[in-house]
Amino acid sequence: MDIIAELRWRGLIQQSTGDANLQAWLNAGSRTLYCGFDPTADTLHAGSLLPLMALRRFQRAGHKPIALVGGATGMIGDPSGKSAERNLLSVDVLRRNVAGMAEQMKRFLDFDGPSAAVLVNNFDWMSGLSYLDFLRDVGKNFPINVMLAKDSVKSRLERTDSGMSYTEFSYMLLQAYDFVYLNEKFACELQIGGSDQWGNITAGIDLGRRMRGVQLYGMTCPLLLKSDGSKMGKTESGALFLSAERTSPYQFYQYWINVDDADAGNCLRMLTEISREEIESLDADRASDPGKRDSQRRLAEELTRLVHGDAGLAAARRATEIFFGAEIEALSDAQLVEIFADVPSKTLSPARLDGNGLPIIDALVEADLVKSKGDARRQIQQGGAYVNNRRVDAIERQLTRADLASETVMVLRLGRKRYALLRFA
RNA sequence: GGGAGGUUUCCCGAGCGGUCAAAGGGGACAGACUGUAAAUCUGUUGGCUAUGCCUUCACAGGUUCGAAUCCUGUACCUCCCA
Repeated sequence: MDIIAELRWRGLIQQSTGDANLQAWLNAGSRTLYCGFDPTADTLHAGSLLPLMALRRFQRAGHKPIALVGGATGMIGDPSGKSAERNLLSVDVLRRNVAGMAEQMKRFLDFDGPSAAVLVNNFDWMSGLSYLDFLRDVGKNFPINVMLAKDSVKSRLERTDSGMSYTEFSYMLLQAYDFVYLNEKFACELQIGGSDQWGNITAGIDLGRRMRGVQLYGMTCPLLLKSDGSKMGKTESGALFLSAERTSPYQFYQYWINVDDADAGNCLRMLTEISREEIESLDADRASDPGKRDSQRRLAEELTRLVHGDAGLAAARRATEIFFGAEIEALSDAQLVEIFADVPSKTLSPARLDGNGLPIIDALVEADLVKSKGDARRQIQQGGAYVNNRRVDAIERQLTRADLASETVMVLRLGRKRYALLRFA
């Protein structure tokens, strides 16, 4: 399989060194490549998906991927694409982040077999390096004028409102050294990354030539942007994470189901391994009958299965059916709690359902779906409140045991998709 | 140091001494439409024990029957002259 041709039709190549050479070189045998990931959180996020999938594609094409987590570089902070100096992360936080991310990478790469992937942490070789040795062996090979010409540095120096510390300025030396180290240790010859990594990658290539006289290669992927220019993978509440604790399988699935028509094709190409034939057929379907949203459904399925497994996908689908389905009744507590795992819940005394029952207005306030009783009143009057997916038609409505969807749980909903559970136990 | 102006409800911004919980816009929320979309249209957007009551217009005082609106002081911001 010609990996470059594959990457090209998927639109995954932004820039690469020695285009013609690279293709022949990759097709000539099994090569080792690496991609670095910043340990800025204890989990990977949607933005990491694209380079991670790229590593996976290379692996499937018979090459050996190295996933590097930047335990050392994360202590410094990559200035690329940042408009201001970053806050330093503490060592403890970094250690936890590195461990969390490493665990998730196992889902994407195969660590056994002839093209077994390797997971490394640059803290392992950076931490022992002495400052003097580093300056003599590495720093000597970096002409300041070249460093100043890098976009990541230039743009920051041009800004009058924020400068750049020596620490961040030095960042590219560290990443460059990573490349050379991996070359020495694992015969790694190619580095890939997001387009903002171009400067760091070429710095590594230069260093390899100067220090060891080796020919290294680099390639960058475009950033995955939405048609309106904003970044893919951002939600109202922050980033879309790959850990089920931070972003549940249901939320993850929903994000991709809701992708704009205009962005669906790009996502399918860049993030999934769906074949060219199928993607082109989905493109055609989307153009002729956008309402079916087959592309989004396929995208969500594919990515949810990859990130959360078959069980995660099944849970996400089950929750989707209920959330966007008909009335909720005759379910068990266990079923409801599992399906609504994401939804905030509140436990109240069962006694509140006795007598006249619990006024719907109070129930909405208790569930934190509204911020005041006045707000609750307005929502009900406008037809925006639901109990067990059945619209509440009167503000005087009293909830009793008859309104329980299962033994002890009641499902409240506000608007199209804001849910909350009330448990009476 | 001298002078001018500003500080309004989530944001911007209007606001005659009474009819101001405060125009208008944005945002947000809900409804209709729809594809769990976009666009559009409609409604809502301080709280409550609710035909009324309470708390809000930088902060503290004062004038007045009555103040977001007038006066005094304090804080912060902007601008002009040194």
